Amino acid sequence: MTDQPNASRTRSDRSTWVGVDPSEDATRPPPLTRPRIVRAALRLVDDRDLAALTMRALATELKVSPMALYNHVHDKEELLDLMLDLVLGEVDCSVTEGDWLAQLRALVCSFHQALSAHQQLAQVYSTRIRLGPNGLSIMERFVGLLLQAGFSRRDAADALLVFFTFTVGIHQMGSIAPFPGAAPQDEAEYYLALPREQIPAILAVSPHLGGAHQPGVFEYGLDTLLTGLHNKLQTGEAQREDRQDDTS
Amino acid sequence: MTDQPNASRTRSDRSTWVGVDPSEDATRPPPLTRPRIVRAALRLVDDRDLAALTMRALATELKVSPMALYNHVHDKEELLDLMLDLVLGEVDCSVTEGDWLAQLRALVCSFHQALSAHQQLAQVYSTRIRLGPNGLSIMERFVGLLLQAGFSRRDAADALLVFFTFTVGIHQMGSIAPFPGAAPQDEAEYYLALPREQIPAILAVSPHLGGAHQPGVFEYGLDTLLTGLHNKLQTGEAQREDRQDDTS
DNA sequence: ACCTGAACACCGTTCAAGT
DNA sequence: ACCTGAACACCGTTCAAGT
Repeated sequence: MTDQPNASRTRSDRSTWVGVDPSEDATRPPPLTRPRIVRAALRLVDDRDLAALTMRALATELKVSPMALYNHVHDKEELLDLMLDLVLGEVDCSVTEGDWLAQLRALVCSFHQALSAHQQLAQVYSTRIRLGPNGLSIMERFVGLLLQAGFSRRDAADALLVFFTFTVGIHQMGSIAPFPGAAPQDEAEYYLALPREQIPAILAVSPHLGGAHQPGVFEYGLDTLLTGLHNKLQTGEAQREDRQDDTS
Repeated sequence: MTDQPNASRTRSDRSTWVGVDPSEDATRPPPLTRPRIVRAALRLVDDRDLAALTMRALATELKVSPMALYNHVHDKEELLDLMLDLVLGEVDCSVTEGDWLAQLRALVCSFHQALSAHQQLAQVYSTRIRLGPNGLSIMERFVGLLLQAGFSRRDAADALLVFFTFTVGIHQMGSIAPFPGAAPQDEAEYYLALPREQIPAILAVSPHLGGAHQPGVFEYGLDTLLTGLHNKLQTGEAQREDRQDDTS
């Protein structure tokens, strides 16, 4: 279910040709193309780790010399950009049911789900952002909804960054438990430098601190943000227009 | 102003001793200690880059062999943990003026400012989180405020993750402009794969898209989240208690 | 106990050479 | 045009040796 729409195309291509040209059984290497490289990289990250994505490892996965990749991809950076945009292609930007709040929620949820299907990839955003065509489409949809709802251009821009930042952040924090309860014992002296009496609130809450991937966390934050936006619009606070940053 | 409280201690120590022991002029190496390593590492990241923080580079900065560091620090990971906790020591957890909303805002703002003083470091959170004593104190304060305000334990835990995720995310996105307007020209074909007619909203908003570090962005998001929390509490939606995740 | 030099197993990427 | 092998300039970290 997490596969790309055409992830199985090369596979079916091969099966179509099976038996037609018996001179090369299953050892014929499929041609090395940009999409094939990107899909293999994505599979590698999903199956293993973001750290496991190495130009060398990717090359051996594709049964090719490491340098062959550089004929189709300029950089490892560009490869990561392509991977991200491929994933963002799964986001549905065309929900038009309900009011602007419902549509906004649907859009952000779809973005969230696309990232959920490829957990590790969200970490790429932490270093830099490069928006490809699919990323731009999502952004256009988001901003368009806010402008149409009546937010000022300034507020729409800020809200975009806030929602984007939050959603991506949820995935980056995901593999992490902020509470050291499950921490390895030998580091206990470090994490439990504070005596238990000093962290009563944390201890009271600890059974609910399962990390940002826990089922309801994203929805809770999204709901809080949407409620806040709705409130701002109704109280007329959504009209800031120019940024006052030339006073510094 | 971004210095640690005792960042200049070693310096003043040396100036105190100048002339007292003339046998070793300015070439006497100060003893290699854990705090000295952590401060040097932080300085290196602030002055240059997170990528510039290399055990080897740090060692030469301290005029020492790379392996000498491993006598005081187990790992590069542990070094990063120590750096983060040092920075979090600057967060003020003792503001008690105003209602819970004002106190919560003050706490998160202080956290935000501590991270702002060391921009690059926030990226460390993207891979994993290890909370040291200072991190735990902030967390305790945050959760305590919410519980006292009347939120359920479940909601307090989720809100913690949401605010944490958002604030850290703002810094990770910081150096990045999601709008490709300032992108290098030779990659234009990639970023402008969509014709201008298809992204009217983005273009309308583009002068306000300066990246997440822009002055008002964090405040806008924080305000939106706080408004949302306030609303939830008033409408009695802050009472979810158990997590329904065993139905999956 | 603390520091060092040499070495290991990795990286991304360049370059000259092959076809 | 596309692929390859060898090589370069790096990493974090281990290990045996020094003091």
